[in-house]
Amino acid sequence: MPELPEVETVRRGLVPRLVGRRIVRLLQHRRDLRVPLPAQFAKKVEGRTVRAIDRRAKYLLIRLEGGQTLIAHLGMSGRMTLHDAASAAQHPFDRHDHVVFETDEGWQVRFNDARRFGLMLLAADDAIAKHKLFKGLGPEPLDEAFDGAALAGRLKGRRTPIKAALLDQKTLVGVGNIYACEALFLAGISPRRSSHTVQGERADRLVAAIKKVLLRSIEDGGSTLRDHVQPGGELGYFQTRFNVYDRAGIACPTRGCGRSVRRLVQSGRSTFYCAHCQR
DNA sequence: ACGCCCACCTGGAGGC
DNA sequence: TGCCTCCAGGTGGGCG
Repeated sequence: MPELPEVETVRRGLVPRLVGRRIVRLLQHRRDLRVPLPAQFAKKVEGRTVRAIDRRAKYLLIRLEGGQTLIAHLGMSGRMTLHDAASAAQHPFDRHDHVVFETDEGWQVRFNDARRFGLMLLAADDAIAKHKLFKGLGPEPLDEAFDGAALAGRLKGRRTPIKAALLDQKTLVGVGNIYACEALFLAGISPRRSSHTVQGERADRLVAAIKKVLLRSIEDGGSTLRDHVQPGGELGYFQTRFNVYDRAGIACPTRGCGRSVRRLVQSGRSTFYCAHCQR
């Protein structure tokens, strides 16, 4: 589920229910996530008020009063669901609702993660920048400063296929398997192209495509937040129309192309692309 | 240093 | 129905 747009949508969905609210109770149904929950986790969080919720890469940063930040990552299968008191009463806990926050307004935020590749931990605010998880992360793709030249500089000298470089969070953050495929399609660049050849105008096109697919998906996520409170209160889940992702064998959407989308495996992940439109 | 492979874990889909 | 295999939107450790 979660690449940058989904994490950003979760963030925006949590803000109105958490920021300025006090967490009165924290339940831990399972502690063995990818990284085990911190010792004394509940004790350290209960009674704290949430100051703000930020995002860095695919991490949520829940800023607590008192100088601590709760770092959350959704992994592959992590979700957040929101329930008011009535909804919570109607929806018994799922077996993968590992962590539950309850606020002073009576709302619940449930962190559900079937595969347990996600994590939650605490760090002092001033330790975040130096934190192991954040060391070496590349630039945020939606920052103004991230342009074709910035990407080209990070690809210089690299022999790995461009698709693999986009998935590498040291190149840039937030792009995962879906948006890597979609951005390369929009830019007309083959996923197999050697990274160091993505320079100049080609890098400009790729950055424009990355920003476009991410922004469009954030917009789609925003409309799910406004339009329907989904049964079960799930945040950040929305189906965008993909051009190529998971569409192997289906016609390439480019007008007049007529070829079908192909699937190949690169560093263990599925890539979807049009061999005719992407060079 | 770099690039690739695998493991981590559970569940859903499809084949037989 | 059941059992098997494959696949899944992320990350980091270990290898050559």
